[in-house]
Amino acid sequence: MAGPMIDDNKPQNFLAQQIQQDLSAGTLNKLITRFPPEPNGYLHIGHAKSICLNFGLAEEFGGECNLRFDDTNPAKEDQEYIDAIIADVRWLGFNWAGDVRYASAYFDQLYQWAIYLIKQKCAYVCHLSADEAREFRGTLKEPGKNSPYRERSVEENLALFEQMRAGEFNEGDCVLRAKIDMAHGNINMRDPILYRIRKQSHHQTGDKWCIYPTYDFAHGQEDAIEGVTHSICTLEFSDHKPLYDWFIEHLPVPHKPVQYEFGRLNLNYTVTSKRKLKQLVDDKVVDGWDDPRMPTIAGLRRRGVSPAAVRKFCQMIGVTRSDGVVDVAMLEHAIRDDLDKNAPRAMSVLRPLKIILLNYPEDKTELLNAAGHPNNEQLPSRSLPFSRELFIDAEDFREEANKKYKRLVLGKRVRLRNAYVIEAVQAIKNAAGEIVAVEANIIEGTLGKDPADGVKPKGVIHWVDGKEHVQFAVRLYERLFNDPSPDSGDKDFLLSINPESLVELPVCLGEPGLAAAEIGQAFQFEREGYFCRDSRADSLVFNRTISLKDAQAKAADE
RNA sequence: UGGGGUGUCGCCAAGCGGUAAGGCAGCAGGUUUUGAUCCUGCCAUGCGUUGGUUCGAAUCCAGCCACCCCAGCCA
Repeated sequence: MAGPMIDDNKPQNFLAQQIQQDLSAGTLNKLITRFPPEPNGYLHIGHAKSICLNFGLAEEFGGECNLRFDDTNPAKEDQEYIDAIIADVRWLGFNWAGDVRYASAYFDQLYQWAIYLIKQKCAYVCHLSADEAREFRGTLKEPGKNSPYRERSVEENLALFEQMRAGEFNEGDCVLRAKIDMAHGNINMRDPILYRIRKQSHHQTGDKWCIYPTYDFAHGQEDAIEGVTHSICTLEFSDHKPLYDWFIEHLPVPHKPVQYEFGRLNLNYTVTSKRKLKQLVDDKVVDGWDDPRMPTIAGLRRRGVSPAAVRKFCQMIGVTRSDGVVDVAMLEHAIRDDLDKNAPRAMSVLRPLKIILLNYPEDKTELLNAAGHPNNEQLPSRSLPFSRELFIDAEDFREEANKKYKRLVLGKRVRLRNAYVIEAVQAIKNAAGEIVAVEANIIEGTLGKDPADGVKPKGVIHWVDGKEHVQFAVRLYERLFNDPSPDSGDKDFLLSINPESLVELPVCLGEPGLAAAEIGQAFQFEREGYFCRDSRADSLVFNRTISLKDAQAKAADE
């Protein structure tokens, strides 16, 4: 499938405008962007915004987008995350230019550039401890002080840096710093650290290095090496831009990229901080990184959300420099909109209640035809067995009810979807007084027609044949948090977990065709919601992706 | 007088000096063998605030207010 097409000829956002302008001005020949995750966790919906932005811009303007792992800190990274991230980006429907890139592939060049800065008297080896360095850095309002190691000779710095590289120091003994301005208003410019010692093997470079460049010393140079023209990141990196530019100016780089920032995605009722997502997994609040309640790409996928829905959502929310909180209802809308158009319909009874059709022959089974989709004839129609005993949902029957209740009531009529109109006669109860079955009669001649006597049924309910059906478990998922901003402040976000975010219904009955559902395949269980076959369970299990929009319906019917 | 950024409907967001797009949510109707979908209508004399410039300001200027980010050898 092709990637998302942007059909509007007008630029979508301020970055598209900037690029348009650069193209028209002739200062830009070919747009190159990049998506640069650190492989230290799973991608989530916030990353999807960045992915759609970077790859989308490249598509829109005939450019290219690289996938680059910003793997400068081996202590936090793992191959597991690299594999997952690659799969997620691919799943979202994007193709990167050439091979996957790694910052670690540029370690030699970065090292040479560090030496270059030392020779330019622009960098020095500093032996201040981390605590001392913090003190010397000053505060937000007070300037810092120069390090006592700041004025070392080029030769001494060169020798010391070589010793760092050769592993002759311990972690924390010293770092390489840029010599900029300890009184700068921007703290990032107060002699930032370029290299630190990490005696760790790296998932890509093994034990070749024991010094690793910091984000600041690496990122802009990575962009320069790859010919990235527009380096797009989130707002919190705005303060790093002067430093980004400082390196580009002071180093003999082959190309000068420009950094632009946009506001990261915040979603209400959702947490996206890596630390908190990890805690949910580690504390087993959820069933792994791909739990359908997680806002991770893997979670959305397992939940049954399509890549197109995620892209649609990202297009809906726009890209600006303001930081707001997007209503999760927008994501839900994008998900429903996509599923409504594409998911084949099926009937499934979640809480089975037996119906006995008194006036229907014991040994008869007829096959009724049902459309695959109400307004998409491309989807194949279904054949539904119908016989004397059926199941409906327990919530679709009441002995008595008010006028708003549009389902089966004693003495009243209801339409069985794709089948006959029936009229309830009597409720059969057990010793405890619980309804165990309902006796009813079908109204003859109501297949595809209204009752001849003019008494129309008030509503339509779904059903499943008593003999020919498949049985499976269903997991009903809802929002993981009850609090609209579980991520804010210093409250314990675990306290706002929705205890009903997962409800398992072990015995559900579905129409026969559901037995052939493929892993991950989506359906609309009519009147219930969108479901997809779970990708992990061995047995037949359906996850609810999202309920149907339910105006003033079921809850308000008392 | 640390530095940087943002303020347009409940939420997201167009707007780029010519008189407030659109989407989500909500409300009111219509169609419907899914209380779904679909369709129609309603929903900012107002653009953080106060002044100024202008024939004309959400758009330009100045002051003020609010909120966000920055003091990792994380990214």
